[in-house]
Amino acid sequence: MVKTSVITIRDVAKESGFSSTTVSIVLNNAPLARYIPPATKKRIEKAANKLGYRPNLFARSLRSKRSHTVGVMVFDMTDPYCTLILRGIENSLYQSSYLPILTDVHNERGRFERYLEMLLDRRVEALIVLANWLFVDIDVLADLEKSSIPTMMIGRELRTDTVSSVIVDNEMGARLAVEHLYQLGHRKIAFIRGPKTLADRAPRWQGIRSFAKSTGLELDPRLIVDLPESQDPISSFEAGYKLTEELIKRKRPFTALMAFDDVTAFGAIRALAKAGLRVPEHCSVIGFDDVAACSFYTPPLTTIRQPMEAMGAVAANLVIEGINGVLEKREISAVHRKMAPELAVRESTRSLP
Amino acid sequence: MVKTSVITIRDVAKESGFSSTTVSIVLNNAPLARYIPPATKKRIEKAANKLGYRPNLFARSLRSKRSHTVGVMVFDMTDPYCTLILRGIENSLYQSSYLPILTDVHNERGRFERYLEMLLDRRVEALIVLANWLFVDIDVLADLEKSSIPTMMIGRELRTDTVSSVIVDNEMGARLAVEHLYQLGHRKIAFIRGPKTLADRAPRWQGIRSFAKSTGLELDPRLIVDLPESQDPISSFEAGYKLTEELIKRKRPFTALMAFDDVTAFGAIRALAKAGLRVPEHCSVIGFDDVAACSFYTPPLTTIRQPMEAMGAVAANLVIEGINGVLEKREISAVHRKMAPELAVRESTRSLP
DNA sequence: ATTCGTTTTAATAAACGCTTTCATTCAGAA
DNA sequence: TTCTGAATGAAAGCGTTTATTAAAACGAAT
Repeated sequence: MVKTSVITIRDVAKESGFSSTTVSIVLNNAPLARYIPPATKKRIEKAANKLGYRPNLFARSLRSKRSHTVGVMVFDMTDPYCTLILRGIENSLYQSSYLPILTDVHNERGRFERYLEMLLDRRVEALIVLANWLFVDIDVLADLEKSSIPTMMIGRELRTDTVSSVIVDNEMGARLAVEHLYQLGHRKIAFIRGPKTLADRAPRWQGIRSFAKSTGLELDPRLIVDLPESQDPISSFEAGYKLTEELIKRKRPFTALMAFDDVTAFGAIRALAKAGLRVPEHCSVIGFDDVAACSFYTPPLTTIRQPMEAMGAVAANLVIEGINGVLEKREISAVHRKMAPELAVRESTRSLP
Repeated sequence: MVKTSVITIRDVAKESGFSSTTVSIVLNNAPLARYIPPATKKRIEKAANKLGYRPNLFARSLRSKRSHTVGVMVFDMTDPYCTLILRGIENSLYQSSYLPILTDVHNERGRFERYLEMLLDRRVEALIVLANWLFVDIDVLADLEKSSIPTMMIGRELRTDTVSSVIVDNEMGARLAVEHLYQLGHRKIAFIRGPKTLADRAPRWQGIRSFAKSTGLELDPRLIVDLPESQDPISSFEAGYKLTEELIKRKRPFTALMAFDDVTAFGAIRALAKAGLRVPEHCSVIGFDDVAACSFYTPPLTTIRQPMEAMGAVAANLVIEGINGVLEKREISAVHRKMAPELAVRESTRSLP
């Protein structure tokens, strides 16, 4: 009479002739396992294999208070900026046998709160928040700080010692971009800056200004425009298009344009094309981020590459380290990592004749 | 003396003056709750709120054998085709308070198996597999069939009665595409078909052939090329580029080109541009899928839109229905849904002069 | 040979926090 | 007096992990 139901540790105990205590110790390779003679281990393992034993994770978690799960919150999944970061996170978690629970906040505060609650209820052992295109909302941070598990924010610079962060070095990135244009001989450069509410805007502009100051490059206010606030990142395409049209209308000639991000740059290119201006023949364009579409755009977009996959990986690894720290009762403080971007030269920029 | 540790159901019981049985019944609104007078309910709820009681889901799951979790497996997360589908899935799950565990198989068999095991160990209540760009691997299906939970495959036509499926009507989509080109007056149309190993290829080609037959459109074999097999979807850009170069080299004139998917179309446009051919002035190009980049491409790409978000939503809803079916011990058989694509006309196609 | 401390080896039993079966009480109806 | 239904509680698990305990085994010391 074969017991048809699911195999428990007791079945393995019975089959192997040991108690469930011993089985547990052996199968988990717990500290006490060093007292268990190899012969016993063999027998237990064989029994477990024979029966196809799979521990019930609910029971395990209930007892051990661990979920082996990490909560991942994305503010807008449709942002092309997300995918590679998610891949980086996923890959690192996989190495350590953690599983991600993915939530998409849709940029809605209510959703954020509900999801945060759900994740904490499930005892995720850490939290990774992908704060792309996040309209400033200081409460979010406050909510996160309450949660007493290792928490990581990607894409938002923080000063707290409770929540860690990984960001790209925006200032450096922006400097690389202008520098590239400058070295190609461009002096009349138009800028589409980010929306005022977006945290990335300030450091990027700072990078541009400091470069301009150090080289004497003139920043003509009539060639500077700002993206409007908006909920979703895709809309920056439209905005880039409109703003570029406006720049053209102003009749202040420019030979290069630096956009706040790639999608904005795509909008700009469209507007330029509409106005009969070819890229890069009549105007060079540079973006920021290096989303996947850049390399297959026509022309391929020169841009500043954020090391997105690496950022995701670093975030996940730091958070795992945090988990281990908590387990070993080490006092862990937040880490703030700023990662270097790099210039990806493609065909949307060229030197002045 | 405040008990500082975590609040359990017993604490609520004590606080409210009832037993944990009653508390459980009330808080879960179990069937027996109809015998509990409103006054009692009030008191229990008040106590729970006061203490900030959050049920321990491990314990709950252990007892009730439910995880309120759905496993989502993506074969390649970096495929731009994924994002909207994921959003659709996420949104439907959210409505029903399920949480997705996302795994990215990286198109590797080993990873697939490992992840499947991990998900089943966690007792996900259903499985959604996003089989985008999946090189044919019949075993995958076999593995899935073993898993006795509602399982859904998106993007792969199936005939089994154990695994459900949601796909776009590829034949119809392809027909819409040629029809569009045909109506614009194109007769010399080049085709880049999908790789032989990809399931979508056959029905799409079938759609083209049946349209051709019904209208007398000639399909010139010298204008037909095939994408090579490849592991990752992004590489079809390169392939589209190369194949289009080759088509041009053959000197068989064509006025329109239909690509297997959008990314291939982007490659084709690049090749045409390189050869001095403007799109759509010299050659119309149409894609398939309608990934996000289409609308901000220059020119915006005319394509066949897969209702991706809807497909994700349908998949999730069907799977939830499956879960409910299992709970109610109804006999549930697999569902196969074929969804209608639609033509998205943009600027990469135009009528012959 | 006996005692005594250690070290191995293993089992008993107590949680973990919940759901749920079963039992019980108390009114009022039959 | 028995029965029915409303209202609640006691206690049994769910399948693990983990003290705690216990029995051997082994030397060394008495």
